[in-house]
Amino acid sequence: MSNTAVTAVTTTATLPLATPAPAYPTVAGADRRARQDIAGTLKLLGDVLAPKRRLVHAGDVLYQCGEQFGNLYIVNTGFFKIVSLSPDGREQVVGFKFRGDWLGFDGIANAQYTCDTVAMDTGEVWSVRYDALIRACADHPKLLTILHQAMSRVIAHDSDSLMALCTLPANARVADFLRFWAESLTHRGMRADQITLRMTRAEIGNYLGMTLETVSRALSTLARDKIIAFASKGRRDLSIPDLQALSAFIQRCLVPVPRAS
Amino acid sequence: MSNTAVTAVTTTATLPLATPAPAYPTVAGADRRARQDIAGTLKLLGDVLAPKRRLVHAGDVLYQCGEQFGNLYIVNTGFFKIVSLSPDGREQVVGFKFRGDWLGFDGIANAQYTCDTVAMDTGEVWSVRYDALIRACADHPKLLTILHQAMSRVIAHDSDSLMALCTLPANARVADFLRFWAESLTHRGMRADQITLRMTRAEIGNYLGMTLETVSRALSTLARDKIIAFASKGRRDLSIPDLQALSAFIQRCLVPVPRAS
DNA sequence: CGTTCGATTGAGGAAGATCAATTAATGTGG
DNA sequence: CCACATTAATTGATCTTCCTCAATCGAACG
Repeated sequence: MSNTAVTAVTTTATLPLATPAPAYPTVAGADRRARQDIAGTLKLLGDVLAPKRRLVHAGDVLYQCGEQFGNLYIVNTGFFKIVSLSPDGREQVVGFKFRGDWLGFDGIANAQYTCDTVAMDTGEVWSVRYDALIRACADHPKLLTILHQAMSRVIAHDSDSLMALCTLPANARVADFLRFWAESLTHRGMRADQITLRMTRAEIGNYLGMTLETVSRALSTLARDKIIAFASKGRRDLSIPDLQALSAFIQRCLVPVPRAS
Repeated sequence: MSNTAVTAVTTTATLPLATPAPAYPTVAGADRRARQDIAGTLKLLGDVLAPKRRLVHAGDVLYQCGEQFGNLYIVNTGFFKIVSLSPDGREQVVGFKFRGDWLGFDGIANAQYTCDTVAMDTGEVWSVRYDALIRACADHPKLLTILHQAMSRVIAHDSDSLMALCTLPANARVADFLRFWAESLTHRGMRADQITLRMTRAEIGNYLGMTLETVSRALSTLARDKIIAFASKGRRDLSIPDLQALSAFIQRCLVPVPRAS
């Protein structure tokens, strides 16, 4: 029920992709986001730019707020959180990133990064000098297309986040977070029915604008309703048997009174 | 009190600008955002691309969600709201745009726009074909820099919005909205002490994740505290005598208990 | 095996939403 | 130009959601 755009329904991107996109199964709740060919993008980047590969471990800081901008990063493996800090000390998780995501766009505007980026797991990022990337784009127009699509995707997703934050109650926001997560995994060709939350309830809550207790309660509710199931040991691993059901749950949150006759 | 970044304090952008930025006065609460030379940007665009100039009136829809992407727009004059629509009918104002702002970035990723853009006033936008712009960038590297800075600025601002939404109470959020507004005007070389809200309380509330009643109450509180003042007739025109006081108000909202001895 | 950190769950309170009434501004037709 | 209709804004009273505070439990780790 909660899928596709309002007017047009063409889901095939018409802009050129690095390589032909493989035929993904059309998942329930699939949105307007296009399939990105991450492997192709990484290959092109690797061939053209010889990016510096950097291994990171949980807790490593890739770059910090205020640091001079120079590199963009592409996540090959691993998992990152982006944290924004206000002058008065407030902390805000503004994103979670993984395979195929770009890091550092925020730094271009003012020649310094405006966020901290922290690894939450062992992984590998590729770093490219921004100026080198731009030079390379002259010879490889596809690179520029990829870059712009990546930036555009961030901008479009930020709008979606704002919508979720402003229009969904807490339970639905957590559900929507999981839904987006699962969809992202699918788009990247990873398993989406079995996911491991690499972040704490506090981090999820911060990102979603609620307390950790509310996140916990929402997850408990979802588990009670059989929308999700926690794996045997630990509550960081969960399975989503049916994405449709997850979307339905979100919709149900929006109509508090089920219109009892 | 609420200014500059955490670590580094260099506010001068090191990336090349279209033309030398004029020396703006350092306003209280000035943030990490760089000065943009809007006049210079518009001149360059006009010279290089001969953009199509389009006159709009209040209510005109510049482009719609789902429409095929092709153009980027730059606001010359006037005022726009960006509205995102969810499949189930929720509506979310995701931004307000004016002179110097770019429109349509969200459309690049998937070759279709993901938002509606609606004029709220008479104005003029310049439209450029995205592919033509990219071609022109080959000869005019400055153009690409300007484009990337504009996209980056959107991304950085989205983070700031998320932070405000998640960490500030309603009153402070409204105050922060006004502060950002005034700052934007200053950066564009316009008067910031006397501003006209071109949108309704409902639109502000939607954008800030609260009801119109809460917006109204927040503005009343700000007026009672002499942080703002409504112009003689109508409650759409207001003046901000002291931006410092506005920032201080936001801070005060964050420390509910003034630590009485 | 105890310590620590993260997660869960419950009880009470507060910020903001909802509902409702009133007032102010804007527009319209006579 | 005025009466009337319409839309936006204000303000108050109540109600709901979610936050805060607190206790308990489970897992991981030294």
